[in-house]
Amino acid sequence: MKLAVAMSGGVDSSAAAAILKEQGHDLVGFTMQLWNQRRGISVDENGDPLPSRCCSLDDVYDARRVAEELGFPFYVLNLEREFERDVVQPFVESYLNGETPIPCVSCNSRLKFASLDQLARSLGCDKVATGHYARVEYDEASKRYRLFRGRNFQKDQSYFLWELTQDQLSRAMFPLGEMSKPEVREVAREHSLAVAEKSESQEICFVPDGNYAGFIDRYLAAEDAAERLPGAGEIVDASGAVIGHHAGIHRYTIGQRRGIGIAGAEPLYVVNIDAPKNQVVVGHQDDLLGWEFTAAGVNWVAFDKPDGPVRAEVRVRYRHTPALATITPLENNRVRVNFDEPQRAITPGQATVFYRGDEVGGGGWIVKSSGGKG
RNA sequence: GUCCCGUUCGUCUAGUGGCCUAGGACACCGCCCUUUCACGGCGGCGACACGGGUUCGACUCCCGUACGGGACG
Repeated sequence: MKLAVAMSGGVDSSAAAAILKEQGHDLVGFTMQLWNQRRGISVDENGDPLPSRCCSLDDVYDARRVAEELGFPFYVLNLEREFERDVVQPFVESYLNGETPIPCVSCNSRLKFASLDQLARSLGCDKVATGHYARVEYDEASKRYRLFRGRNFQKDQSYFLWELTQDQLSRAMFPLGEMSKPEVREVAREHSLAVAEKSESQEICFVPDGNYAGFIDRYLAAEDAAERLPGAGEIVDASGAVIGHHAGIHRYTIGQRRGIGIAGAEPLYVVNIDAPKNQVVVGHQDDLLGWEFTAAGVNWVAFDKPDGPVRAEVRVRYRHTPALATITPLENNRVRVNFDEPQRAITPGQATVFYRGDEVGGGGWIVKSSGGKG
């Protein structure tokens, strides 16, 4: 089979390529150029470009080198325009609205398995392979492509793939789905890949230093929209009493503890972010528990939209332990999720994924939550 | 402007002569964890208001100096 391999220059996608090569597939490697660091947005305090994960010259170099080592053609795809439109802008808007975005989901559904796949198609590739720890299989009985968690639950990345459609899943291949991280690294070593000992990626790829607030500052400035930057505001408690001040709501997410700067008998956590009032509401651990929330933009993976409520294990964040809940379909691709037991820090902007065992039933975007048992 | 009380890490405090090279919580910083943001785990920074005494020995006792509460002025 002729396959496109999305290569980040990291260990995982490199090992995935090695495995597919070993299986005898005809490969074409692609690295997506997603963000131009020379725009002066992803820079350090000296204005120098930060070392990045996805788009740095070093990583492109590594990916190219692996392709050479394994012996298959390699291309760099410039998807900066698409990435900014489909990932970066929504990311910034989300923060301005007091939400907490997770850009990796749409990077998969709108870049890797969309723009990249489109080009791969034009080059005659049958599928697109990535280094995700997840599994996909075609089920004859239901005539559907089913998505599963990676066999190794510790590294499972199915959470980031819930938005893939049946068509996209039909073109997806995850060679690492059955493997553990040590096994993957061992594969890289066996093939003497230069990236075998490379460290794990971290942070948002276009904000490599983790200072996403600084990124937003610079992005808005570069867009000539500095006036949209969230300004200083009040930190209030549940009663509305002002107990401190913050330097912009985009610096906070629900459930966050560090960075509030208020000393007390017990640690304080961000309980809510009120964008219209420019306020950060804080409280104690118990105040973070929520029984339910609404999700929008729901994508059902395991089956078509159900007629009535379904039971599933639901995640509200990556690495959140799935919790039993009842999911009730609503109008406009929305659902209501009611947990059996309250969950911590359900946060608008984050993704929710529904599991049935190790299978992904579907997912959506969290749009609002409430603490009451409604 | 007479007489009382109080003054410990950034914050809230433990401490009643040797167990204090001053303990804790929260905050802050760092590391780990992690293809989001967080949570979490581990570690770190950090104080006896000041000056004299008394004691073998003072954060702890005494005396003053500097700032905070009490119906003569």
